[in-house]
Amino acid sequence: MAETRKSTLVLVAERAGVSIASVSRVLNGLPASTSVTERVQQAAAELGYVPDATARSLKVGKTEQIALAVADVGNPVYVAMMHEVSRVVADAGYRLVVSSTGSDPDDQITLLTSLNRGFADGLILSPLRVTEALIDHLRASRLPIVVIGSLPAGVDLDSVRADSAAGMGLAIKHLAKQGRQRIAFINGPVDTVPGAARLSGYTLAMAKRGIAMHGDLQVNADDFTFKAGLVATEALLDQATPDAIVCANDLLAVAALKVLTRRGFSVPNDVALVGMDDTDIAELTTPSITSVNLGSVKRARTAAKLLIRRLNEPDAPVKQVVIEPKLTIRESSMIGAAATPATDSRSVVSHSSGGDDA
Amino acid sequence: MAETRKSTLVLVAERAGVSIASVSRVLNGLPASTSVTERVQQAAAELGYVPDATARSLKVGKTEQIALAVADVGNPVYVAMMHEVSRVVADAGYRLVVSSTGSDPDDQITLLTSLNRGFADGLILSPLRVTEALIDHLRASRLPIVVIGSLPAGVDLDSVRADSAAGMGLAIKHLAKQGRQRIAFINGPVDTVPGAARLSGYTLAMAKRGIAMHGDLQVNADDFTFKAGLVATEALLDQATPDAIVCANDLLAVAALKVLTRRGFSVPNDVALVGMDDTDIAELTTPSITSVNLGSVKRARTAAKLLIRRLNEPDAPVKQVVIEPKLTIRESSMIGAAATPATDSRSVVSHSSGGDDA
DNA sequence: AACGTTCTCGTAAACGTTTACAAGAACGAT
DNA sequence: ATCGTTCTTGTAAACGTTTACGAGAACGTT
Repeated sequence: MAETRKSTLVLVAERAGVSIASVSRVLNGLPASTSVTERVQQAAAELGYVPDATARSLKVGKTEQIALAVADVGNPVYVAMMHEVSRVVADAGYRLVVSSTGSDPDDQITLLTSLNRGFADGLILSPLRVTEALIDHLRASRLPIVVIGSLPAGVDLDSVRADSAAGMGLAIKHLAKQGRQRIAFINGPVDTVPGAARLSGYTLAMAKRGIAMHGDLQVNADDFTFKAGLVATEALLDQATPDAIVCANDLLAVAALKVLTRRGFSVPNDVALVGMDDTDIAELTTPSITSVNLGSVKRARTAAKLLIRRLNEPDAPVKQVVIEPKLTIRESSMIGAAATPATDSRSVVSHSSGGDDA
Repeated sequence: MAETRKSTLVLVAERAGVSIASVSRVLNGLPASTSVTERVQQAAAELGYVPDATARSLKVGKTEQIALAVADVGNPVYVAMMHEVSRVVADAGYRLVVSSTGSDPDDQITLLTSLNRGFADGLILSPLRVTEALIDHLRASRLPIVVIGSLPAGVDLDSVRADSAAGMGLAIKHLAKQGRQRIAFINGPVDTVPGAARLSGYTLAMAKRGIAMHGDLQVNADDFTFKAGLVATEALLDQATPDAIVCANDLLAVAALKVLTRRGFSVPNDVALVGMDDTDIAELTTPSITSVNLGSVKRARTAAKLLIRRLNEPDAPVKQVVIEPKLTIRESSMIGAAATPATDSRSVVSHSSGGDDA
């Protein structure tokens, strides 16, 4: 069927006996006489003609590509987000190019300048740490950018972020209701955007419910990985005996679960466990892990849509969306449901509605 | 520092007082007088000039992009592979565009033809199912393709595949040594490439060790997901009482573990469990799961390198690499190490060496 | 001093499209 | 029949690079 040789507009034009302009028009659905249309379509089909993407890009100034910069592949939440972005973007006719920058802001700046080479029409960026320099570059960027995550006040970029403070609130409330008093917090690095947000959410929620906070009950993992979580949990349990643990991350929570069971604690009876992000791995474990759903896939979807909107109407007003968290309750915090729960029992507690889906 | 306005070669040329050819030469490191070099570099810096990627692509016929088509995002093994490909490819100066085709071969064919539009210089493809039509299109493709996975004999495309039969051998051998007699097998769909390979590996290995095979001991999950694994394991345990289970996949293994513990079986004492792919999730669980390492990241790396090699020397001989499996033994199959193992104990049993790293 | 070689650099063509413009064809209205 | 619209289609320029070619400058050799 299709030819293997590369064919161009002029080849098609010759074969159809028309000008290249006519070929282009027919192929782009612009008005043409039936005779020309037919001949062009046949010629194109016979030659297996496919238009050259780069030439088109050069002429029209659009690449039909969207770039996604994720800080930390390996974290399932980013994988889920990438997956969702990929879908939305593909539906809108764009290709997705992923640049896995490290957590280093400089990496992202490098990416930004190379972005201006015009290999993509827009960028979705989810920075782990945001510096002044990064903000400056974001502002100066020639092409549209949507940020997933919190931005300093006054930065007028399209963005969509989670409300981890409210999410923390949900978790603490859920645990407090069970009478848990010594609620520990395993965080990631506090110099990251999510780390900082979750810490302040924790202190706020604890204060609000009038629960005492001990320094002993807080540890910070070196990063948001499982391995770091193991170390952090060991440290926590060496210095305190919590009756509940909230983790900044599902990976950390899984690590905590592992250490807890290894040390002979019953989850949830001795200590209840709550993770964050509500990724797939939260339901793989035994017991499955209650997790704060920060709307990662919704954030991803919203971000992608926001970017596409801006590509279509560059002068649209800046939009900053906040996705409301939900709590997905699973076995790790359900009293009396230890190891023999009803299959796949999930109850969802909503924090507040009014989500904005761009 | 950098200007926000888009600047072209001619702008730089004007400012430097030279021709655009000279600018191009200086910026590409071709010989030029020091005077010209200096002026051009300064002008370029002042204007914040970054060359346009699409124009360059059009002229030189290279996009500096590599496409990766993964069948099943969501499966951690593909994520790991994508991660690795992304690294290698970035190191070689290419961008990575990911197209998550479904498991449908037609999707992949669509991708192939759109590939010929020239948005990428090459493709890495890991098909779940491979049809005649797909093969035809792969052959007809104008640009280099590397396949991750098995190909029908006689197809001379660069490829790298795992040896799941040998992998199965490792698993069965390991279990047989412990005196396990009723070794069950939870597979994914057998009409997929990995599904078929693993099934034949299982029957072969069982036969080789002279272990009886019962139809009752084999079930096929609807796909390679956790949810399907739950269902399949339930079905298996309803119809048989194995003393060991091998799963075609870590996700399936995690599901099996969940159902086993729910039903009160002790792993590994009552039944030993072995997964496949050796992904991160195998060590998250309690007990952690022994898994056949099919060299996913090595396969990914090799595939990427293979593709880059072919881009550099299009006429290099076709290379088909097989990655040898290893067995990563963890708690789920370590007799007497049930819930209180030494921290992070891992032992690795190699099948055979002689891996070819392209 | 004249010539050949090498270097440097500008002119212009090319990559494969899209699209503004204009020319001609077709058609209806007067 | 003539004129004015409208429709169709070809010519050519443009997008921003890279690069073949050739002209002149600079240099060394005899």
